[in-house]
Amino acid sequence: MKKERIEEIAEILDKRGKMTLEQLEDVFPNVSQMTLRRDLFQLEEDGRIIRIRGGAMSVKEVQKVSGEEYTKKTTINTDAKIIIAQKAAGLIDVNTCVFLDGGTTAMYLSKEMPDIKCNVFTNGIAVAMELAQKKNVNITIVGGQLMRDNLSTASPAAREYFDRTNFEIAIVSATAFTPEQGFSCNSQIESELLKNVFKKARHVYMMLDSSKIGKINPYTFARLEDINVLITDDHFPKEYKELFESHDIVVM
Amino acid sequence: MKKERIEEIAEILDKRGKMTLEQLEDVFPNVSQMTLRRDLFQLEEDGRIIRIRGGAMSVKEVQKVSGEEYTKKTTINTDAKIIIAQKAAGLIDVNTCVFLDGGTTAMYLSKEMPDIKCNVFTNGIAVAMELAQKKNVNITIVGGQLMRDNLSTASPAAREYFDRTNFEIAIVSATAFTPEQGFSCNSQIESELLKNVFKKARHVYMMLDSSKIGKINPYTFARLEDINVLITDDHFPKEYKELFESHDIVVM
DNA sequence: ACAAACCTGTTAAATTTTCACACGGAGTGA
DNA sequence: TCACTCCGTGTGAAAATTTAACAGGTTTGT
Repeated sequence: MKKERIEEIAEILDKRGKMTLEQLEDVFPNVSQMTLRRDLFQLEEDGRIIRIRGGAMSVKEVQKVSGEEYTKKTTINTDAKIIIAQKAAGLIDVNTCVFLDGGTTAMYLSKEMPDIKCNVFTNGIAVAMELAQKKNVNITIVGGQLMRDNLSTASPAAREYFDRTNFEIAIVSATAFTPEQGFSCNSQIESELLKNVFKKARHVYMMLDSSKIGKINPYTFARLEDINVLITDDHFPKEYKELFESHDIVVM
Repeated sequence: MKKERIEEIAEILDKRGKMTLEQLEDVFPNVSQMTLRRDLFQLEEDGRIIRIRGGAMSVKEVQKVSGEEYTKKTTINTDAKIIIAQKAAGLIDVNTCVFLDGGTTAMYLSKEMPDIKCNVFTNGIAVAMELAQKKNVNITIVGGQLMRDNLSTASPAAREYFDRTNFEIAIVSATAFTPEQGFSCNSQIESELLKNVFKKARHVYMMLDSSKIGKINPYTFARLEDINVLITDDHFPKEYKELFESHDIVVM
């Protein structure tokens, strides 16, 4: 029925933020493109979404203060992130204790995450807010100074905080990777924080979409020997896969 | 010059909300459509606008539309809260160190707050996100477990955190007040947190809209002798004003 | 049962966007 | 000064998307 379909479209859009008509056609294979178009038109009239060339985006997405989320040029990159997020979401079990960083990939992960009873620690307030919608997830925020650009916190005090805390798994993402420099990011305090997280985490899962390969950022926070699992997309180069596996890292 | 033109486009778009390429061509007759297109593309990358079919719209426009919707929910007491928030905002000076709680009144306060160089500590992530829009405010989040209902954090660990921190002023709000029970709230951990804040704060400002008077909540976190200033609305009863002033509290 | 209103799919036309290439000026180093 | 590159710009055709119009089917109300 029309009404339910429209409602579902709105929900998906709120979740993913942005979708192309092609993607929507994949979700609704039994209706024509024109019908979906008309649905989007109506949702736009209701003020719930904004139609953009090729698809639509959720109004809520625009509200996000972060200012980054909705400016993704290519849908390719966000698709990769969603795929990675979905893979990572499947790794979270009931009653596990997880650390999540505050990056955009973690943001997608928190959207895709199942609403199960578990403990999540994070330094990203956008991630925390997203997770707050899940009823069963117990959220703890690592305090500290707020960085305006990525809405995550970091502070020396967090270190002491971690002394009393253990994680089953830490799921983090890097903004750059080379075999020589390892995984790196743009913020020194964030890199320090992540190093402390790794000390207390039983398993470290790294999310890395293939576009990050070969790039270098100022602050290295992990090397190959520090991580246990690499979660990536389908375009991950074979030679890198072999490199990771030769370091006993599971690539998925 | 390119930069100035882009800036001007952004300004016009912020003003008008939405414009077509045709309209933009009228404003900038001496450049080609393609150039304007490229300008819009860059503005989109910067997250300042959203390109829609035929033109572009300002991000602020979207935020405005949905922002009004957000505040529509509670209309009765919001007027009082905004008045209180404006009074409180005027009390924050350059270079002061302030603690803000995570309540809705603090939310309004953070919206009304001037964008001046100062330090704000808070346990509310919604408050932190709102403040993140101010460029000059240095924000620190008190970590801890996230309470889903009011999006604020609290934890025993916060206490140690406060040991190293001093506040010029603490601006907090209560959800209930009686002369006998003092100021009370609904969360035990939050009440503990606030008690610790009061220990380290030089001045305590209490925001209390008049509808809260005579109500009692489970956890008392402050009494009359604990606060220095009371910020309230115009409907505050005279006898209560006298009561507060007899305890050397400034009522404003 | 009939008409009206509504929802949907299909096509072609209209519009917009993207892409690729070329031009000219500003700055740089030999 | 002479190449040389980089950056911003303009042009036109190609690609993609949106719109519009029509027709068939379903539901709804009388």
